[in-house]
Order: sequence, then C-alpha cells, then structure tokens
Amino acid sequence: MPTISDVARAAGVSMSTVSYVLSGRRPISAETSARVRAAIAELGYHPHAGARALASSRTSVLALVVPLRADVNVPVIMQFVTAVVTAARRYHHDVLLLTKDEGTAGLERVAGATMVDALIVMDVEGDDVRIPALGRLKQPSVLIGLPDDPAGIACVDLDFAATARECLAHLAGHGHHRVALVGPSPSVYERGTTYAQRFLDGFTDASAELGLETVAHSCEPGADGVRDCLAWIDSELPGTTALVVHNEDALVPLLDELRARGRSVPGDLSIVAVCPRDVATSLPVKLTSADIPAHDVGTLAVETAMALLEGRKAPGTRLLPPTIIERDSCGPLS
Amino acid sequence: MPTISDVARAAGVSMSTVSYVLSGRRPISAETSARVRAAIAELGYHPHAGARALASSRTSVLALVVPLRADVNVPVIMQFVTAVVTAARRYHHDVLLLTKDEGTAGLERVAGATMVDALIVMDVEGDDVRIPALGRLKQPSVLIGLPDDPAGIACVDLDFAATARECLAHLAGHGHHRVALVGPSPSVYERGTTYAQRFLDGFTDASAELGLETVAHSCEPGADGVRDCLAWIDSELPGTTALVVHNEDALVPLLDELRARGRSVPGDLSIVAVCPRDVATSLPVKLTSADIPAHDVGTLAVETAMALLEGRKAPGTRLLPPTIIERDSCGPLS
DNA sequence: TTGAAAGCGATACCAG
DNA sequence: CTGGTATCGCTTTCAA
Repeated sequence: MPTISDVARAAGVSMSTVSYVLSGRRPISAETSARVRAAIAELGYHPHAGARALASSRTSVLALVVPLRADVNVPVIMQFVTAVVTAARRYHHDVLLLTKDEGTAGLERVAGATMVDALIVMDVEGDDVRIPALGRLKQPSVLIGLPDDPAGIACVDLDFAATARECLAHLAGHGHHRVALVGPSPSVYERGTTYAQRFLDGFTDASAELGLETVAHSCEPGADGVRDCLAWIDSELPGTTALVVHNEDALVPLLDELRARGRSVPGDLSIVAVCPRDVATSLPVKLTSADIPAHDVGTLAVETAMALLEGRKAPGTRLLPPTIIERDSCGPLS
Repeated sequence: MPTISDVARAAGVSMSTVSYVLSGRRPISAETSARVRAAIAELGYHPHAGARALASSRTSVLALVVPLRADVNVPVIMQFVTAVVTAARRYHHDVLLLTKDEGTAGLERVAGATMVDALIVMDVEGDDVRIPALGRLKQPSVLIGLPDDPAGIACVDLDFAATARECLAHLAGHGHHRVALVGPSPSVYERGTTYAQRFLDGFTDASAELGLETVAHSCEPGADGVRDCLAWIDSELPGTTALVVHNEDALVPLLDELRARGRSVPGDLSIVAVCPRDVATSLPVKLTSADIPAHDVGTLAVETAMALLEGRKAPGTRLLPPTIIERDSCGPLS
C-alpha cells in the first residue's frame, strides 16, 4: 500500500503538497496538482483512514442507530437506512450501523473511540434514555422522531399532527362528516414512540376545527383486530362514511373484511391511509394516502448532521409537511 | 478526552502496560491490572480507534454490502443485516454499511483506506464483477450467495438445491406424485443471482430421483401473474395435487385465488413454501415451509470472516442444510 | 505557491 | 512482569 510520502516522491513534491492537493485547503498550481494526481492514480494511492482520523480528528463516518424490533415496519426502516447511506455518500461520508439494543453503551462506545463524526438516531422515544447520553458526547447528533424534550438536540420527522389534519381536511372536502381513525396497535401507543400520539392529537384537534364527528380507536394486528376495531366504530359512531387508517398492517385485512361485508371502497366507505407510497399502490384498491416520506426524512437528517459539523445551523426541530396523494379510495359522500 | 498516557500517569505505570492490560497480549499482575482498570474507569478513557488502527493495522470494523433493489425481499435483507451486526458485536466488531450500487468502487474505497478488516457481500450474482475486485483487496471477504466461480473467496448460503429436494421428498412422503413448482418472477432468473436456478436444478433432479411428475414455471408478480401461472400448470400437468412455491410475493395472491376457486388447502391441494418463518405463519393457512435461515447465514458469514482474519480456516463454500417445518398446508393425497 | 517538521494516540518490539 | 521508544500515515502550523 503506497503512502502519502510515496506519492510525494513520485510527484517530486512534499508530503504537505500532496495533502493539500487532496484537501483543497490551500491553493496549488494547476501543474503541480496535475503531477500529484497522476502519481496518485498511478500508484493507486488511498489515504489511510485511521491516520487521517488521528491527525485531523475527523473520520468521515456517521453512526446510524436502527431499531430491530419486529414491531416496527421493516420496509420503512430500510427506506430510512438507504436514504441515510445514500445522502451520506454525497457528503463523502460512510455509515456505521448500530442497533438500538446496544442502547446508550453503543453510542458511548463509537463516540468515545472517535469512530464517527456525528450520530443519527432512529426510533426515538418520548422519554428516551439515550438523549441525555447523546448530550454528553462531543459529537453532534440528530434524532429521527420527536421526544418529549429534545434537550437541545436536532430533530427531524414527519409532522404527524399536520398529517392527521390534512387527512381529515381531505375527507371533509369530499363531503364526509363522520370519520373514524383506525389507529396503530395499542403496543405502539404504550411504547414510547410519540408519532402515534401526535397523529391522534392532530386528529382530535382538526376534528373540532372542522366541525366533524369523529372517533378513534387502536387496532390490534390481524384480521380479528380489524373486525374488533370495525365493530367498535360501528357501535360508537354509526353511519361512519370514511376511515383514516394509521396502521399499515391493518390495511390488507381491512380491505378483505370490507369486501367480505360487501362494502365497496370508495362507494360505501372512503379511506385515507398513512403509509409509504408503494404499499398504497400495491393493494387491490389504490389508496389515497398520506406519504411517509422516509427518504426525505433520512436525507434531511444527514444534511442536518453535516450542517452541525460545519458549525452552521443551530440544532432545532424540523417537521416535514405532509403530502396527500389522491388515488382511488376517496369518493364523495353517497 | 483522556489518552493512554493520561491513564498511564494516573495508574503510575507505563503506556505499554496500559496497552497490554487492554489487549491481554502479555501477562500483567493482578494488582497492576486493577490499578489500570480503575484509572480507565475513573477517567472515562476510550482508546482512539484511528490511532489504534494506525498502529495495529486492524480496525475492528466489517464492511457489509447490501442490495437496495426493491425487487429483493426487504424483510429478509433486514434479517441478514441484523444477524451480521449482532454477530459482529460478539466479536467486538462494528459494521460499516455499503450499498451495492456503489459497486466495485465502494469496496475499493473502504478497503483501500483501511477502514475495515474484512468484507461481507450480499446478493452476489453468478458472474459478479465485484469478485475479481475482492480478490485484489488485502482484506479477506465472504460472499452471501454462490457465484459461478467464487475464485477462492469464501461463500455462505442456504443449500437451495437440497431445499428443493427436501420439499419434493416431503410431498412425496405425503403420497403426492404430481407436483408443480411456482417459481420466482422471470426477472429473478434473468438477473444474475443464482439461487433461483439452483433451486430449479435441485427440483428437476429430485423429481427424477423420486420418480415424480413435475413441471416448473416462473410466476410474474401480482394476482394476474398467479392466475397465469396456475393456468399454465393446469394445462401442462393436469391433476397436479401439490405446489412448491418459491416466490414469497405470490403467496398471498395464490391463497386468495385458490380460495376464490373453492380449492381448499391442504384438502384439494398441498403447498410447501420457501420463505422466512414469519411469513409462513402469518398467512390465513399456516404454511408448511422450508425456512430461509437469514439469521444463520448472516451469523455464519461473520464467523467465517473472523476465522479468515485469524488465519484459521481456508476459504471455501458452506451451504446450510434446509429445514422443513410442517404446518397446516400439506395433507395426504385425497 | 511550496516545504519541513511537530504532533495526533495508540501498538509492539527491544530491553531488563 | 514492566518500561522505553520507534513507528504507523496523515494534517497542519510555521517558515520561506
């Protein structure tokens, strides 16, 4: 493996010149630069990451902490991950993957060892024990999600309250007055992640603002859960004409059940789902949906981390506005 | 951030002693060791990864290259990833995540920069351009999958040929003689990944050995694809009493279609699926299935990488034996 | 516009 | 069982 001094010798310049050609941190004559680049190419030189990290105390690596709970939606996580990796590469960074189950220790390990320049943490809970730990690190971090108290750490997420509002507004625009929310499974509410509650709060507020009659109920997984939830809705708000579904796993059994009952979508019942684009379009009825912009959130998280590293931008919270995509599951009131 | 010499001073020993306490590469008296550890804990010392990598030319990091094609099964990929990360941690290694779309350049970048000790590459194709590139690296690598020519690189995968054989043997054991294979979509065969072909070859061979009448056909995605495939099977092998389904996405529409036709499973038709445990159990009929042991394969890949790093074990191919799990979709010939 | 040289923080060899 | 120290390969300040 050639070193920087091999390159320097081959190009007939000093080590520092080679270094500056690579970093661009000081002007180099076009001619010198060309000679150096030629030598680099010819020798197949790659700067040694460890040496570079030691000398500069920057690693060009980002830590990404992912949940591996089965209870969260795996394809969505994967979308975050690929968005983060892809965006990181645009900034010449690589991604070190940590799992949430290592908890605080994992963060302290990679940060303490100076393995990473910044950390991006997914699946943040309302009262997440990792937040104080992150605050103690010398590296900046970005949360994907919104805890009760970010404690000065940057946050990025979809604006779930506004999303609920848009869903209701969309249905109201179609003339619906009685709308039910099919929520996530109870375990999601119990667990600390706040997005379910934020969505529910937005739903409740918007319902009042828009003068709608609404109910909301969590929905256990599986066909039975869906049936129970529908039964609950029927008894609590008879004459419901539209559903907002904030529960991906419920979608397939829900459509099955409605078909079995002979209720057509959107003829008898309109539906707005909150889910990634691809699941909305892969079902028998193409669902009007509020997108989960995993790609945008992941990208923004990386951009925020980079801004923090460069000292621009104070940490704060960025909630992305929702996007409703009209498809075939929303009709006028019949 | 305290350094090793801060620890040495605090403990009243030399730097080298601290280093040896940490690495265990030479005997240290219990007393000294205790003093050093106390100092480490008190100062909150973490060895600097870059410095360590520079001095020792080992990084304690593994590269993992994942595909991000939508066409592969995302939850299965995620299982590989979590298995690799978890296993790596048991060996005190972290995982740097690369995406397949960076191609050869990504491998050369992280290996050339000495960012990783070894590489694990998923979604290897029959004639994968990355294989010669991996051969040129100074770090060892492990392939998940089985290319046409591993060129001396270690491979780990499920034994798909044996899996096909077991599926057929299982059905033959239930008295079936006419069996059809519902294969992956044509795009999977066209793309270079070899597992589909290996499964098909195993299927064909075992069919002959067991004296069965079989046909095999690829299956396009979606309900239409399933209908076409079933129609093809009906015309080519009338009286088929059992299906081997090597196509996860076809499972839901297939069961739907059979139900629509009033054909019961396993009453009228037996099914063995090749898929991860959780999808086999989450369908309306609990499917008898051949497991995709993503967790085991990922773990074994890491263990192989570690063995290679320690110089034990020559690279070679390890194909994991299949496991058929009997559930509710296989009955006797009626 | 370029060069020389002092670290960065560990590891591991040479000594004792 | 423990110490001293050269060394790893690069960045960056100081000088020219």
